Amino acid sequence: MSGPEPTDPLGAPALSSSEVKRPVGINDVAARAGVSPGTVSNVLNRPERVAEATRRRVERAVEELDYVRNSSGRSLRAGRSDSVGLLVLDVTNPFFAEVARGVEDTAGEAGLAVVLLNSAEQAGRQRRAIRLLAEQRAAGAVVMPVDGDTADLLWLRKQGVPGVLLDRGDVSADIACSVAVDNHAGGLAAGRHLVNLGHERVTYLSGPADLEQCRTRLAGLRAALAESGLDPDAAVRVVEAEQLNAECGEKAVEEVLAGGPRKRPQAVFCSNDQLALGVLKGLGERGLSAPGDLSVVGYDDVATAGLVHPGLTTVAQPKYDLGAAAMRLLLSELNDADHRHERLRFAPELVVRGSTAAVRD
Amino acid sequence: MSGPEPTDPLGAPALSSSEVKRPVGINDVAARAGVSPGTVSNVLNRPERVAEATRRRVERAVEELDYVRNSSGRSLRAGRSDSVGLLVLDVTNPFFAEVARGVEDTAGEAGLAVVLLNSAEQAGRQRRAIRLLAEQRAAGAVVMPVDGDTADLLWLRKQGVPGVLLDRGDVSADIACSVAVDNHAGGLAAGRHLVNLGHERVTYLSGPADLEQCRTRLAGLRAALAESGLDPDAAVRVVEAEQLNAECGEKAVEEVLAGGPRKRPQAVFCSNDQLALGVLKGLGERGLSAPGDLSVVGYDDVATAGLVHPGLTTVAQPKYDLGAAAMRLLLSELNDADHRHERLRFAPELVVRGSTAAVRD
DNA sequence: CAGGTCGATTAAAACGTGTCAATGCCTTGC
DNA sequence: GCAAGGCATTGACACGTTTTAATCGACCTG
Repeated sequence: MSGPEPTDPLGAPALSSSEVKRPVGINDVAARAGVSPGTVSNVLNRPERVAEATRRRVERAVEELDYVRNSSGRSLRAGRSDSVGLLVLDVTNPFFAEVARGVEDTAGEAGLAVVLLNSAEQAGRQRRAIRLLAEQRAAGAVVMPVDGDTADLLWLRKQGVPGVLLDRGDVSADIACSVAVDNHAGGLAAGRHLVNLGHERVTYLSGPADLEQCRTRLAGLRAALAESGLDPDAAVRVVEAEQLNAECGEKAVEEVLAGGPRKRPQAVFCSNDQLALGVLKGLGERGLSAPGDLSVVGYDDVATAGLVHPGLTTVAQPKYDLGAAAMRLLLSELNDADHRHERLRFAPELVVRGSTAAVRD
Repeated sequence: MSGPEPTDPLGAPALSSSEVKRPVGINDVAARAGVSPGTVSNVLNRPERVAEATRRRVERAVEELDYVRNSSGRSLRAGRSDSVGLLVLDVTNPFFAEVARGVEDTAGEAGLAVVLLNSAEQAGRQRRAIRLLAEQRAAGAVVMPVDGDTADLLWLRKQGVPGVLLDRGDVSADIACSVAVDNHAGGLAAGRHLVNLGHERVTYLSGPADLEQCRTRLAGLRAALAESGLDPDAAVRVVEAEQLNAECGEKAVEEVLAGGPRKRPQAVFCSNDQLALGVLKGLGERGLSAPGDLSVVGYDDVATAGLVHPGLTTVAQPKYDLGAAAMRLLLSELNDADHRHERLRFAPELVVRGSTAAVRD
C-alpha cells in the first residue's frame, strides 16, 4: 500500500485527515463494555447506583470510543431541552450584554445552555423568537418583552415553558417571576439631583413610549420636581426618540434645543446612556457642551459613561446581578416543587460625574 | 359546581388560569384531520406533495390544536439540530456584539437559531462550549478561538459539526472556512498614519499575546516604521495588557508613560478600542490628553470611538459583515454539495479623528 | 436448607419526528 | 375492458436516550 493514493473520481469530497466518523451512541458503548444500554445511562446520570467495577469498565469504553452524548434524544425523552432562552431588546446595547453575561454565568453553573434571541424591539421578531423557544421545548426563558402586554409570555407558559420577566416592574406576581430595578426611584434620584443643582426646566429624552421603563423613569422625574414645589407639566418637556441608541440621541438634540437659548432646557435627562452619549456628541457638534450649557443625565451606567469627557452622570443599574438573579429565579421555578412566583426589585444608584453642574446665572 | 373551589391540600402548585396543557404531537393532529402522521409531516415539510384538500384539512387541525412542532424529535431523526453555535471571546465587547448581530440575522433568514457561547478568553470555557455544541449536534459553529491551536475546532468537525473560523487569518484553508480582516494591513495603515504625522517613538499596547490578531497588528505597525527607514526594534516598544478591555487599558497607562517625559512615546497604538479608551481616560486622570501630549490610535471602530472627546482615531473593521459572511460560508458548507473551504479577507479602513496629531517640537 | 432481602443489572417501552417502500385509487392509452 | 402508469396516502421503522418493572445472583437468617 505504498505510493501515491489512487484518486477516486467520485465519492464524497476528500476529507483527508479530518475524517467524519459514524456517530457513536450509548449502545455502542454498552456493547464495548459488555453491559446493557440502561447501565451506561445509569453510569452517566446516577453513577452511585452502579457497581464500582462495571462503572469503571463503562467509563473506559466511553473514553476509548470518544462518546459524546446526544442531547436530542435526551430532550426528546425528557420532554424538555436543557437550554434556556434569553430574549433581549438589542444585542448591541452594552447594558443587555452585561445582563446576558449574568444570565449565562449562572445558567452555565446549572449546566444549562443559553440561546440568545434578539427582538430588536420589534413585536414580530419577538413573536418568532418565542415560537422558536416553544419548538425547542426550552427549559425556560428570561424575557424582556417589547410591547406592553405579556400575551406572548403567557402563551409560552401554556406551552410548558416557564418564563421570567426582566426589567419590567409592572407585572403582577401571579403571572410569572420578575426581576427589575425600581425605575421610579431611578427617575426620582436623577430628578432630585437636578433640582438640588437648581434646574427648573428639564427635558426628558425618552425612548419608545411603549417601553414601560421609559414611562416610569419619567414619572419619577416628575415626582421629584413636584416634590420641590414645581409644576411638572410646566417644568418638564418630553422628546421621544425612536430607538434607544446613540444615533437617535444625536439626532434628537435638534429638537431638544428648539426654541432658542431663551427657552432652552437647563438639563436633559435621558432614558438611556446611549441616548445621553449621543446628546453629548450632538452638543459638541454645535459648539455647546455639558455641563456648561446644559446638564446631561443618563441611565444604566454603561462602561462608556465613565470613559467620556466629561464623565456622564447617570443612574446605575446592577446589570450583571439583574441577569444572574433572573436566572436564579428561573432555576428555582424549574427545580423547587414548592415554587411561588417572586417579584424582585433592585435599587438603582445615582452616579454623579462631570456632565451635571449647578445652574449659574 | 358553584361556590368556592375546594382547596386541594396536596398536588401541583395552583396554576389558576395559566393551565399547562398536555403537549400535542403530530399524531394528535393526524387523528384530528383524519390522516396518517406521515401526511402531517409532509404538509409541514413538503407541502407540494400533498393534495390541496387534505393539506387544508391538516392546516386547520394544526391551528385548532395550536400545534407547535417538537424540534427534539426532529433533530433526533435528522441526526443534527437546527441551531448553530457562536463562540465569542467576550460578550461584553461591543465589537463581538456587532458580529453577533450579523451572524444572528443571516442565521435567522435560514431558519437557524443561534446559541451564543462565551469563552471569556479562557481555554477551559472554550473547551466546555465546544463540547456542548457537539452534544447538541449543532448544525455548525462560528468560532473565534482563544488559543493558537485549532485542535478543538478539528475535534468538533470530527464529531460532524463543521465550523467557520472568525477573525483568525493564519489558518490554512483546507482545515475550515475562515473569515478575517487583514490585520497586517490594519497595523500598516495605523503605522503609516503615525509616521506621516512625524511620530518616531510609538508604544504598542497589546492584548494577550496568544491572540493572533494582536501579534499581526504589531507586525503591520513595525512594517510601516521599517518602510520609512526607522528601526522597528528601536522605535516601537510593546506593553502587554492582560485583557482587551478599558480597565486594563487604564492600568497600562502607568507602564506606557514609564521613563519620564524624555523617553515617553509620542504615540500609542492599541490592539483594541477598549484599550484605547481606557488609555484616554488614564491620560486624563494624570492631567495629560490626546493628541496634545500623546497620539492615540485604537482598533475596531466601536460606536463609542466616535462619541468620546477627542474622537478616537482607529482602524475600522466591517463588524456586521464579518459575522454575516461567516454565517454565509457556514450555510454554504451545510447546503452546497460541492463546497470547498474558502478564506475570506476583508480590508480594514483607517478612520482619522481627533486623537492623533502631528508631532510638535 | 428454605425463604427472604437487597443490590446490581437488564429488557422493553416510550418520547415525536422523518422517510421509504408499499398500497390503493384514478386516469390514460391501447 | 384491461394493463400501465402516476399520484396521494399510509404503515412501519429508526433515530438515541431514560425509566420502570422485572430478573438474577449473592448473601443473610431462622
